[in-house]
Amino acid sequence: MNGNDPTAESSSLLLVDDDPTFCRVLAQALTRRGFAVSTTHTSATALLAAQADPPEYVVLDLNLAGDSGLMLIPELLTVESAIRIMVLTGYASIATAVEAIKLGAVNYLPKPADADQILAAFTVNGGDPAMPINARPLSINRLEWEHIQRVLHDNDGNISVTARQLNMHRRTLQRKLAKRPAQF
Amino acid sequence: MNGNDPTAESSSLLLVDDDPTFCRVLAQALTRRGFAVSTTHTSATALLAAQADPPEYVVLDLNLAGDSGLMLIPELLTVESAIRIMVLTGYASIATAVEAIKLGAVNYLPKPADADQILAAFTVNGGDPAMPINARPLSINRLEWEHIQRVLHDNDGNISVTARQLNMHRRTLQRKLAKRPAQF
DNA sequence: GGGTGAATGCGGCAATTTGTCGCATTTTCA
DNA sequence: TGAAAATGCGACAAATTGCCGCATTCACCC
Repeated sequence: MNGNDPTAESSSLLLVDDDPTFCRVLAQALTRRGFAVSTTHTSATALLAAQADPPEYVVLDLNLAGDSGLMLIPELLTVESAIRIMVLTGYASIATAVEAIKLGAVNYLPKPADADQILAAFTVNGGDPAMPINARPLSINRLEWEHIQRVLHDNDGNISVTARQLNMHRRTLQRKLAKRPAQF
Repeated sequence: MNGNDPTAESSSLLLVDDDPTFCRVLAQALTRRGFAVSTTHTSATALLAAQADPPEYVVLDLNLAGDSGLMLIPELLTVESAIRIMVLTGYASIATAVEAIKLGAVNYLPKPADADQILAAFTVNGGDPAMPINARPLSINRLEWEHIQRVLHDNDGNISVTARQLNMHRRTLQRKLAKRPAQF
């Protein structure tokens, strides 16, 4: 359970990320912390890798917003229900976080997240009693982002319909979506 | 099976919220949609009410409750595991959303959310019997306005503090407030 | 296959909004 | 009463949004 223990056998960890650079950097960091890391860049190959040799942990990066990546979670768990899956995304929102957990992920982190944060998020136990509520309200931008994500999801990712429902210009929605991952 | 059908038996719904005003408004809206709504304002009374007569649904607002609010989820589920619990909060975060789902909530919504959104959030993912599903999402502007009003109220009308919390310029907040002579 | 309507991505430009600074009051509180 | 904070507001620059248009792409149906 602890990758830092040099006497322990390495825990196997499958890293799924379509960005080769980020993938390599993170893989290196995780390897240095004692994990046996393998990487894939697509959902399909990730599933194949898991079927061939089920890992203990999976770090699943959803670079592309949408549920296509999320659906990999139940598929992996079908292969081996003991896999502990961690979702990592640049397009983090409460709605997709809820989705991911319902589908069986053990945690969900917004990017950027470093290796230490990822490992820490693996060790949180369900039912942690001391969970301090963030005493600060969401910023206007954050709230807007959450709302957009939720409505967009309800409309199956249809930008035009979402813009109409939100009473905003389609062009504006496009721009907001494009700009978000860049913004912290 | 449909909350709009007056001949159908009403679904029971327990609303837990420490803000009497918000509680009353939401209770009314849910009643109008065909639910048998009861309300409590504390975790303790909520648990007692559930023990006395387990509802089908719970809407749990943890605006001020802190961690004890989240822990009400497993306590309710211990009483009756079939209760469908929905968490609603003005201080939403991904971390608490993840926690709430792990503890057994069926969904998690940031405030402001109207009755339609809350009901829609109950229906996702879980083979729930039909509910009124006309949910038209709030426009960005209305969402923003309600959020501002809530935070402003929490800060006793202090514009400077509110602007800082909302991560927006005080001048901008002033202008937004000035532009709504009559909300209602 | 061809036709049709909707959705998408994006450049450009005007209109609107927001960020920023400054300053004179007013309010709060010790 | 004195200091710190909050407020209201003008002015101007910076950023965002609304609103075109257009070329593809996609889904669906005849």
